[in-house]
Amino acid sequence: MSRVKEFDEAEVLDQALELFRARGFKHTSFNDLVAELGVSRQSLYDTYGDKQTLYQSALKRYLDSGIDRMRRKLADPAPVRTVLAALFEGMIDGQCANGSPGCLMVNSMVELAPHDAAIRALAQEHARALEGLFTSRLSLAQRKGEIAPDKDPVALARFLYHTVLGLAVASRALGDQASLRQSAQLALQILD
Amino acid sequence: MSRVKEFDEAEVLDQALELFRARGFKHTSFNDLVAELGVSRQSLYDTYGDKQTLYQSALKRYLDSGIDRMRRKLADPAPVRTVLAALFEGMIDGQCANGSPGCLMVNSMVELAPHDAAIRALAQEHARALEGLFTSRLSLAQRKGEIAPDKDPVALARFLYHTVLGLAVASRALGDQASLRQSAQLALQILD
DNA sequence: CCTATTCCGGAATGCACGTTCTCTTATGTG
DNA sequence: CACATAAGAGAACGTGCATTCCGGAATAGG
Repeated sequence: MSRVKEFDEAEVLDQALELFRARGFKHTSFNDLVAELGVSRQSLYDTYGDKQTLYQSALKRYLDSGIDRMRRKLADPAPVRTVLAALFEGMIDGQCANGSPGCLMVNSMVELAPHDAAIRALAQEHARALEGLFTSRLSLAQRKGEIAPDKDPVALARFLYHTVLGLAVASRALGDQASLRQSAQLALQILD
Repeated sequence: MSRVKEFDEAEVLDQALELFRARGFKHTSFNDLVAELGVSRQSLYDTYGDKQTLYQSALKRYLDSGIDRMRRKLADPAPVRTVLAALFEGMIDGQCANGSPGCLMVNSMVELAPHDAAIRALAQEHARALEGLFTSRLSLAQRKGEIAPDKDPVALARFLYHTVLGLAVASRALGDQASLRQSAQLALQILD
C-alpha cells in the first residue's frame, strides 16, 4: 500500500446515488458520472466495479441508511400517530426537496426490478424490512392501547408501505407537496 | 392512394404499448418492436414517426382507454364502496396478470416524467382527470348520504389516486396480489 | 397497362455508450 | 531511493442503438 485514496469512497457513492436517483440507471451515462463526481473513469472502475455494480452499491447504501433513519424515527416513544405523521412529513420534505428526484427504491422497482433479479431481491427484502419495522411499532402502539385491538398490525404496515410508494411516485412526477401532505394525513386515519 | 395498409394501426399500437409497459422506454429497442410487432421498420416509421412519438401515442391511447374504463365503472349506481372495491379489484387483477407489467402511466412517471416535459404534462393531465372522476363520484355518494358530509371529496379522491399509484408500483416489483387486495380494502376504510 | 403508394428485408450510417488500455504524474511505505 | 499503488486525461474498441436509405414486390386507382 502506498498512495492513499484522494476521494472519500462513501461520499462519492452518495453523489453517484443522487445522480441515479434523479435520472435513473439507463439515463445516467458513465460519462455523466465521471464529469459530475470529479473522479476519473479509471478510479471509478477500480473502486466500484462496473456501472451496474456501482448502482447496486449505491442502492444498498440508500436502503440501509433509509432503514436506519426509519428505525430511529420509529423509536420515538411519542404516540404512534404523531410519530408516523412526522415520518411522512420528513419523507415528503426530503423527496420533494430538489426537483423531486423521488425515491431510489421506487425508481429501481419500476425501472429495473422486472428484468433484474438482484434488484428485485433487494426490493423484496427492503419491503419486508420496512413492513417489519412498521409492524412492530404498530404492535407496540396496540399494546399501549393507542390502536384498537381488533386491527391487524401486519395489514396496517403493508398499507402504510404502499402509501409510501404512492407518495413517492406522485412526488416524482407531479411534485405537489400540499396534496401529498393531505393524502398522508388521510392515510393515517386508517389507525383510528 | 393505392395499396392499403396490411396491419391494423390501433392493434399494433396496442402491442407496442404492451412492450413499453413491460420493459420501459429505454429498455425497448426499435429492433424489439420490429421483431415482435410483425411490422417492418420502415412501416413503423411511416405510420407512427420515431420511437418517442410512438411511445407518446401509445401512452395517450392507454390513458384514454383507462379513463374511459374508469368512467364506465364509476357510472355503476351501486353503493360507492362496492363500486370502488370492484374497481380496485379489477385493477389488481389486470396489472398482476401476466408477469406484473405494471401501469404504463406509473412507469412513465418514474422513468420519463422528470426529464420529458410532454410526458410530465400528460401525467399531470391524467392525474387531474382521474381525480376529477373520483371527486364527482364521491360527491354524488355524499349527496346520497353514503359518505359523511364533513369529508372532503377532493382530498379523498387524491388519496385514492395516490393509493392506486402505490399499488401499481408494488404490483410491478413485488407482485403479491394478496397483500395488494388487503391494502386496497384498508384504503377504502377511509370512506367510513 | 401504368403509376403511385405501400409493403418488406436488409444494408448503411452515425452516434452514444460501457469498458479497456496506455501513458504520465503523484504520493506514500520499505 | 525504489517500488507499489493510485491518480488523471484521453485514446481505442466493440457494441447496440435510432434512424435513414435502397431495391424489389405487391396492390389499388386511372
